[in-house]
Amino acid sequence: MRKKRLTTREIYQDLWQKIINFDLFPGSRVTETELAEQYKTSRTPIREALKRLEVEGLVTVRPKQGCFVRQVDIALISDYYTMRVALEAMTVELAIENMSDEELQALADAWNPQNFKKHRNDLESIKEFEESFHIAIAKGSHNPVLLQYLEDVNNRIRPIRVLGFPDSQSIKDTYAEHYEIVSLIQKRDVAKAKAAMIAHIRKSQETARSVTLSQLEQYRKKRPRRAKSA
Amino acid sequence: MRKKRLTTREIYQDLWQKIINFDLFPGSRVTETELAEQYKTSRTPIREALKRLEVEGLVTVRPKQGCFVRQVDIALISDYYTMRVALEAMTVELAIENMSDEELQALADAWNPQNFKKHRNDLESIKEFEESFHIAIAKGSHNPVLLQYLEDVNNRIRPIRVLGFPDSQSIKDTYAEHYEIVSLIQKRDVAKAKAAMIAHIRKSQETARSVTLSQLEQYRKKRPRRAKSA
DNA sequence: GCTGGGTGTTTTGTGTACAATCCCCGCACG
DNA sequence: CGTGCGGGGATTGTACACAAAACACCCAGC
Repeated sequence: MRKKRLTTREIYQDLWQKIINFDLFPGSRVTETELAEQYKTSRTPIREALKRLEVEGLVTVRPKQGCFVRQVDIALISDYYTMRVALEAMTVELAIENMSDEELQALADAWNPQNFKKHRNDLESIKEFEESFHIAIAKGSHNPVLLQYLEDVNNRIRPIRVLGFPDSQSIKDTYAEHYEIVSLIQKRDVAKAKAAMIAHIRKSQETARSVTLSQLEQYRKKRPRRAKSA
Repeated sequence: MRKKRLTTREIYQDLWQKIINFDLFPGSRVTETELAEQYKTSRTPIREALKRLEVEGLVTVRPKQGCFVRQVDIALISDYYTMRVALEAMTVELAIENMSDEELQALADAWNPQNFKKHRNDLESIKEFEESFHIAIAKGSHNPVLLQYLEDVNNRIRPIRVLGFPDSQSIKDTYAEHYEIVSLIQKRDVAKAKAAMIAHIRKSQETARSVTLSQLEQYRKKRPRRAKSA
C-alpha cells in the first residue's frame, strides 16, 4: 500500500525542504485548506506542521488571514554570520581541548588540497561538504548545545549560503583555509586557529553581503509559482 | 464577561511560566485531557500550546503515552554557560563599536557599587536585575540575532540561575564586576572588556556547577505536586 | 509460584463541523 | 468622482468524535 496518508512529521519535513530550497516563494501565502488538499489529508496535521514551522520562524501565521512564508531579511543575514563567528570561535577552542589526533588527522586528510580533485563539482554537494567541515569541528567540541545552536544558525542562512557562486578558485581557497584551520588545531594553537576560523567565516560573510537583494530576486524567478499549482 | 475561555497563547504562556518556575515538576507527566479540564477548554488549544512548548524543548511528547515536562539536564547546564561565554564575548565586542557614551554612562551609574544599597534584596529581583545588565549589553551590540539567541539561552538556564544563593558578598562582587566591565567598554578596550566579561560568566558557571543535583531535588520539594491537583 | 498472552483502558493522532474574524468589493451617498 | 459602510466569501480558531497504539493488569497454563 502506498502511503496515501502522510503523517504530520512527513508534511513538516516536506514543507521545511520546500521553504529552505525556495520552492516556496518567500512572502507567498499558503492556506491550510490548500495544503490539506495537496497532501490529501485533513487540516489538522497541516496545522501541526505549520505550528512547528512558525515556532522555528520559517513561516508566520496571521490570524484569519493565512500563513506566509518567511521573508529572508537581508539585513539579518550578516548578523547571523556574526553569530557563526561567535559560536565557531568557541567550537575551535573546545575542539583543541577535546578532539583526538586521529579525528583531526581524518579531517585534515579530507580537506587536504591535494585531494581537491576527488570531489565532484556540483554546487549542491560542494556546499554541503563545506558545511560538514564546520559541523565536524562543532561535534569535536563535545558541546551538544553549541552544536545545536550552530545547526540552527546554519538552517537560517542556508538559502543564502547556497546563493554564492563558487568558482573553481574560491573552492580551492576554501580547501586551503579549512586545511590551515585543521593544521592549527592539530598544533593546539588556540589563538591562531581561532583567528583563522574567524577570518574564514568573515570572508563568507563578505561574500554573502555582496549577494544583493536584486540577485536574490533574480534567483527567485526560478520558480515564481504560487503554492496552489499542483 | 470574564474570559472563561483562555486562548492558545494564554495557555502557552501560563504553562511556560509554570515550567520555568518549577511549578510543574520536571519529568512529570501531563495529559491533554487533564489540561483541557483545568483550563476549561477543549484539547485543541492545549495541543497547540504543547506543540509550541515541544519545539522549544520545554516538554517532550511521547506518542500515545503522554506529555512530559523536560528534565533539566544538569550536564548541559555548563554547556549553556559556555554558550553564554561565546555569545557575550561577541556582544561586548560589538557594544564597544556601537554603544554611545551616554548609554554606557547610564549603565555604569546603574551598577556603580556606591549605589548598591539602593536596590532591594529579594532574590527574585536581584537576579532579574543581574540579567538585565547582560541584556543591555546585548542590545547595545545592535545585533538582534545575537540578542535573540542570548535570550533563548537565558530562558533555558534561568531555573538554575535562580537557584544560586546570593549572599551579600557575592552581590557586591557582581556589582563590582559589572561596573568594571562597563568601565572597560567605556575605555573601548576590547581585549580587557571581553576578558572581564568572560571571567564574570565563568564564575557564574562555577557557581551553577556547584549547585548539585541533590540541591535541585531539595528545591523541587517546594511543590512536588502532580499537575492534576487543582 | 512464575510466565506469557490477551484484553481493556488510557492517551495521542486525525477528521470534520462550526464559530469568529478579517478582507475585499460593490454600492450608496455626499 | 471620492469616500464610507455593509455584506459575503474566505480563513484560521475551537470543539468534539473516532481511530490507532501503547501500557498495565489479570488470568490461565505450566
